[in-house]
Amino acid sequence: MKKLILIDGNSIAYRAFFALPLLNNDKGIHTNAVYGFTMMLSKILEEEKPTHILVAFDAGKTTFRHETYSEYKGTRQKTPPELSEQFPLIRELLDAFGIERYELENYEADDIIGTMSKLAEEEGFEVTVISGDKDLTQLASPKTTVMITRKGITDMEAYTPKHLQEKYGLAPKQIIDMKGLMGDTSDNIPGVPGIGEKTAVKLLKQFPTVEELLSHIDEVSGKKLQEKLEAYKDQALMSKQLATINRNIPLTISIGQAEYKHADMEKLRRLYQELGFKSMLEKMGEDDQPGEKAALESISFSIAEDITDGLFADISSFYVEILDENYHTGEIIGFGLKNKNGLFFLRAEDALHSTAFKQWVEDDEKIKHVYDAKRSIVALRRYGMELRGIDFDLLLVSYLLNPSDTVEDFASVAKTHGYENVETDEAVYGKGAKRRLPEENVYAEHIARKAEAIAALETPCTDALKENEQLELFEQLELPLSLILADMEYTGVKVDTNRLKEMGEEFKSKLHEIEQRIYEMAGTTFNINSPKQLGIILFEKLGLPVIKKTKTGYSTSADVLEKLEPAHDIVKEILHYRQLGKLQSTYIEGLLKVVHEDGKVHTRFNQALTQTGRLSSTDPNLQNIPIRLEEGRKIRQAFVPSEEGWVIFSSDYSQVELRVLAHISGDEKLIEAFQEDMDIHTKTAMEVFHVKAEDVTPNMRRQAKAVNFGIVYGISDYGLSQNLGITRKEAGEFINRYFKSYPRVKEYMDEIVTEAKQKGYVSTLLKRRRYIPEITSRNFNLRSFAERTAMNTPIQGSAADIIKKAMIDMAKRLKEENLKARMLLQVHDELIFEAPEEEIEVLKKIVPDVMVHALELSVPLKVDSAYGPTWFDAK
DNA sequence: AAGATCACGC
DNA sequence: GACGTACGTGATCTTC
Repeated sequence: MKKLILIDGNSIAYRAFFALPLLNNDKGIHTNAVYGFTMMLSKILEEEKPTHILVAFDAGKTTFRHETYSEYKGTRQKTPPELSEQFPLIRELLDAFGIERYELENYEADDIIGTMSKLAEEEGFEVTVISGDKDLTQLASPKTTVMITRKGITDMEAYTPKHLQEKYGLAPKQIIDMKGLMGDTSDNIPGVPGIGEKTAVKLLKQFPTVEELLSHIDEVSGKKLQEKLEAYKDQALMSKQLATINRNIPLTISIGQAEYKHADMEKLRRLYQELGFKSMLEKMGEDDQPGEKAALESISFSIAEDITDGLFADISSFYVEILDENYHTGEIIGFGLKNKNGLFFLRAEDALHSTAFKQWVEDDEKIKHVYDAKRSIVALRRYGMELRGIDFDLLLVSYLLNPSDTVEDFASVAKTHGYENVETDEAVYGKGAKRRLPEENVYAEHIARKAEAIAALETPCTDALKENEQLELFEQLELPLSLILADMEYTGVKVDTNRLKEMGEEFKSKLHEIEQRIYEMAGTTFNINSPKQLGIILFEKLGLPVIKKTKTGYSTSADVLEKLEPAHDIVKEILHYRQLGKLQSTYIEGLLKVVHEDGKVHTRFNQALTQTGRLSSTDPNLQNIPIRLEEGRKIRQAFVPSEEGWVIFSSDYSQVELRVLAHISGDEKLIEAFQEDMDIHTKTAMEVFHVKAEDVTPNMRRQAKAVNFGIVYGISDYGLSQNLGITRKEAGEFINRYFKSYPRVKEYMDEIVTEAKQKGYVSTLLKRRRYIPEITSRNFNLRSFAERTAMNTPIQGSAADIIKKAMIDMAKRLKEENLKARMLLQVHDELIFEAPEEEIEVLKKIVPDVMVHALELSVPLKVDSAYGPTWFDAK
């Protein structure tokens, strides 16, 4: 399919200029219009993948339209010099991109685009027109889509004939009739005075064109309107003529000349450098051809027909492919293997039945370099093999080098390290409903490429770790943790499904009762789960005051409903309905759905996702099981030991983040508070409100707690104000008083922001990094967010380091002490075990002991433990 | 299929 | 010249 993109150069340059702040490069040249143009181009090339592209510009000051009407565009302000000076740069940019540009004396860009699109349509092209000027929509047709910028530069609305019909009830051609009637102040087209968009559209629905309308003025309703039309007949016709794009101008360029030749990368790089477009330079590192993917270099690999000892070696890169996201159930597709003997693909059915393979897999002397150790270990264990000897994990290493690099798939991870010779999983297997296994030779090659990539990246990534002083973090923390997490996941947590079902029945009948009461109070039935429908009932039918709006309508969130509680009895019922509905759908039904045949849930801890170093948990998420409200907390009764006579044992850190803060800030008062094991919220209340311990009211403590909470999670004054239901100003004052109370904390906050600006990243106690590029942003909100991130990440991340270290020590200790107890879960500051009852006394000693001594800080760590027959009882 | 809204945990 | 406010997972509804 041939595809032509036609861009209205002047219009886009104007849009970009006014949409963006007046950016400067280091030489003081204004670059905002060029930057906007660049963003628009790279987005459009990527999304539309055109075969042909042309940017049209207006030429000179006067056009044929001025012959008709000398005041055409007469009210236009002169182009600001800050913009004019950027046009040569835009031309340079287009040349570097390999994009044809064109202008023609006496005509406007519109006419070039109109004529070009007509010719292209005749030659069977699909055409996309891009402009900031709605006039261009008159060119829309089944073959031509007109994209008009909505706000900014890259947000565009696509106008098709159908879309125009829906929006105005007009055909594309009638846009010019509309203009003829209503005029256009920006182009100084007069139209008919007193007729605006609404009247114009109404009239054109009755008579399709201006001409038709003018010959039937007597049939128009309204005497005044008739008079106006009569009086400005000629002006209407002339206006229409002015608004009409000339689609037959004498072009001196052919469509063939507009073929997209792809960018001259060197030229583009130099230009970006000159203009100071850092983000664009970064992006260029990622893909060589904007909008076009280069084909992969060919590789040579073989499918191992016989799995013999001869395939294996002492050091290999090894990739285990499982198509399903969930490796607890997904089938292994095959293996990629790269070593001194060559590059191989091993079929799953061959390898998994081979003793040579099993021996190699289980031999911890045979070094393996892998991607996602935990996934590989768990999957192989299900086939009766213990994967040993891993000393490099590309996924984990990439995550440590930069946690924002591992959000996507293998290919993107490889790419961030400069290795591009591997397809994305999506390209090979498809996504969503279309995800399936292609022919063997296709996936065999893909899997082999992954093994090759691991081999290619092992040395440079390890070097980078050393460079960052993170090798120890990887070797002593994340990699060993990965093996422990594999055990925890594989072990799973026993679920009492009968208890869950019982609770489900209870919730079901309660929900039904509440539902009936709500319908009765509302006077109608509706979907209570639909915020839209609920909004209509509450705010329109019952006339409750609107407190907050969302993008799409009324907000019905809990904090809004809580404010409405006194206004109507229905609100209380709705809140309760929401609460129970959540428990029912997420925790009862959701949990039952993911219970395996062994009666257990096997979560997956994502170890390479969060930007702070915390773990996350999916399928099911066992890190957000209810606890706050009694009704929900009962869900925990369904989590039980997997063996008769065992119990659930749980230990959690007390205020670990604030202790970390005391340690890294060195604030005397905070350190003292923890050394004396004071209630930290009460202490904060005493400091902030300048009162004695006995004079701290529950409300003061609550507010102090919210401030502590805010410090730990890096929320803004806005966030705190929402939390406490106070104004932003008041929240800001609280924060200031907090900083006055703990002056070293304030100093730490200032220093860490400065450090982040200097280095571009912040670090945790164990040298985990988080890069924060937005810290230098000129955008206030982005920068503020970045600053809070800089302040918060070392706190939360160090706390994550501590519990991870504790888990490693704990696993070792359990082994040393020959205990049967098993670690099951980690919930950020809490470790959960199952153990024989007779081990409880030992655990009560050693678990807190290990956790408290995971890392030595200048304040003591504190751990609380509990146990019982279910997770609920371990409180 | 993707986005928005809401709610749960830390 | 608007931005959008701790993070993460998941359910449901709605729109494309």
